[in-house]
Amino acid sequence: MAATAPLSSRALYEEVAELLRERIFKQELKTGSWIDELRIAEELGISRTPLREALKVLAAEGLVTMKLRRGAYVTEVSERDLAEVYHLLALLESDAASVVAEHASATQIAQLRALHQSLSAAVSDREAFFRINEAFHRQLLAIANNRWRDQMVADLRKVMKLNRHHSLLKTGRIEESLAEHAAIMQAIEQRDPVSAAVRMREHFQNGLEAAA
Amino acid sequence: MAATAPLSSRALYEEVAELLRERIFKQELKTGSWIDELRIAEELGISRTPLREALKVLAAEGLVTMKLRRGAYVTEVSERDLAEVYHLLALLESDAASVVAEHASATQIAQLRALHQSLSAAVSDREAFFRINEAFHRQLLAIANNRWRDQMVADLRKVMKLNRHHSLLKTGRIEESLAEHAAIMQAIEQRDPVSAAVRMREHFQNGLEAAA
DNA sequence: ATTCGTAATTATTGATGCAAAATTAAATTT
DNA sequence: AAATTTAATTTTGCATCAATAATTACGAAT
Repeated sequence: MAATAPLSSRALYEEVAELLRERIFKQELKTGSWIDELRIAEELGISRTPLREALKVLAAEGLVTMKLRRGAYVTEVSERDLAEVYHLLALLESDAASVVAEHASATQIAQLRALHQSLSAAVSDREAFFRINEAFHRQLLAIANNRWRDQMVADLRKVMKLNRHHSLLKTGRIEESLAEHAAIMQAIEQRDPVSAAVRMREHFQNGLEAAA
Repeated sequence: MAATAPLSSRALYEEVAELLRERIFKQELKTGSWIDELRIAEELGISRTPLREALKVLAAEGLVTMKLRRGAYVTEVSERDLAEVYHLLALLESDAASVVAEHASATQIAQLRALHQSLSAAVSDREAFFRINEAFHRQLLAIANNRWRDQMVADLRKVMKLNRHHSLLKTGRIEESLAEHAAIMQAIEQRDPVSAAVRMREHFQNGLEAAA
């Protein structure tokens, strides 16, 4: 036996949607290119029906664009699109930071502090730093506890990943990034929603890498 | 001839999705209820294939929830969900107001002012006031010019409409609402992004009707 | 030689059919 | 009589099939 076969855990169209996302993010399906239903269905050993359903889901997420009677194309994201999406991500996460500063329990803040300390300890390991950084942002959103925002952030992140420069962290910004995180943590621990939002926004503004 | 028949302008699954949205908003498909594929397909005189594709799109929008091997259900939105969605709408529109105050051209601001004056003239006509109010918010978003935000706002508004109390305007708040709009307009004309965002946020906070 | 028109090929879109799974109802046993 | 198990019905989910529309290539005419 090769890989795990969770054939019945999710519907096939969801499995296919997830697989297509991966392929799009890995640029195996190139930006702007046409998606050959027949070819992919054959390759996956499935029929075109669940594939078509998956494509509609991806279209609703903005990853692919359906053209009438022309099929599905991997959405092209311009630099302008990236800037727009990044702006919204900054807005949503800033608001999340604000909400957390105002409403989080002491336990939840302790969780965030623990993550922040792990982050501090990982300055020398770029890989680990990136991973813990992501966990911190995830945890912040989880505490802010707004499932609609979570969905939107998830979708926007997917769009960001369409671009080959999808790292939200510029190289050589580890130290600066950590300092910004410290400022955010401080604002949260001081229960200062406005400051938390401002610090998070600054963090995003600094984190945006140079244009392509 | 009766109505226009744009049968080939959009794909069938999109037509069906739009029709299902209408039925959900009109409570013809009740919140939490199961959606009978066979019945609806027969009723519309179509096959299940485009209907199922439409249901997946609606699921991605959050209007319906797909349960594995159990079919589609109209999403139940709790009071908490409504509050969360409303919070995000306020956030996104506040940011849009801020962007408009900072970047709009004189011509665009003149357009907004014209709409605002129409609004002032419609205080006695509740129906017209509601319509122009919507146009104002639409125009503001259009000027802010961020297609991803537009998409998100559109989706969130759909979710708001799932609730029977979906009017964003409390009865008897016409005058207050107008005054708030005036404050927003003033901030925009003064090119004050921070004030524009704050005024818009206040406008939303006041506009939220009493809980069910 | 270039352009316009027509025909053929190719791929999407919508319909139908079949199998697996879940729920409901009925029957048997304790 | 109640509970558990089994059978039957209902419905999802996937595959195959047919038809429509679009693109491309080829041919003829100007």
